[in-house]
Amino acid sequence: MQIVTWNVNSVRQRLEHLLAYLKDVHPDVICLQELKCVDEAFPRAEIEALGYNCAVHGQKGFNGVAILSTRPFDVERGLPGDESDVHSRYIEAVIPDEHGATRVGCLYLPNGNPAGTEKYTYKLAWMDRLIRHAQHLLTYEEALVLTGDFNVIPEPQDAKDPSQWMQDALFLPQTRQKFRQLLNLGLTDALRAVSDEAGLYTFWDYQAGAFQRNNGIRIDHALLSGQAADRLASVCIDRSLRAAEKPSDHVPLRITLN
DNA sequence: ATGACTTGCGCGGCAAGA
Repeated sequence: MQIVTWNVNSVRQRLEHLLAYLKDVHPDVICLQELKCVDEAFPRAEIEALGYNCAVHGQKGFNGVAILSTRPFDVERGLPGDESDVHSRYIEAVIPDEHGATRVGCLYLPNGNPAGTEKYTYKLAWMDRLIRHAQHLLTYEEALVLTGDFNVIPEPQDAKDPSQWMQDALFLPQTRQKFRQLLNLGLTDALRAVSDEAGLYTFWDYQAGAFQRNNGIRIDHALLSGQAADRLASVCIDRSLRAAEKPSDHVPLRITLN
């Protein structure tokens, strides 16, 4: 079973790339972030024509997440814990498979910049809610994959130039501490389960030739419960997509579970 | 030292991203 996460930075701008990816790779499940459109504007027909079921949690202008799956599934929209939060940043699916089911949480964690503002407060509060929700989901003792754009650089080796990120909401000690809290619930960072290499990134800024200089960061992640980690066969960053015409600034992260 | 892209909204430059 292949499960992908990809921040597409506007699903309508990236539709041709997305359709080509679905045709080429044909993942069982793909989690999308930064749709930047409302549900009604999501290109559902084109995606369904390739054999995918779509669950969309959109928002006008920014944010927006979706889960696409070849198999039909049950879905929940929104991250529990704050009724007043109107950002569309979380959607969750239970996908039946040969092991019973795999639960997939697709998330777009707030950026949080600039630090020292209400934006950073919101990020930390959102991370606390994610920790609480993960804690709850882990009590089910089933295969769980929490995947998406975490906007967290976990360790110095996850950035080409860590010194450039010291004051950034993606790399501040409090941000990394909360990410470790999440891992310490018993989740496995899929990429780090298969490789300790430096230089493995999922995002490169559009500016100043960042991709050409491999000036990237690893901020898109897949975190696995024990039941999912036991089935982990491989992890791949599809970095060639960053070299396409009009690319997203993120590339897909793809895991395979037996 | 600074600015450097891209997108949505909507038609003029911002906000937001990371």
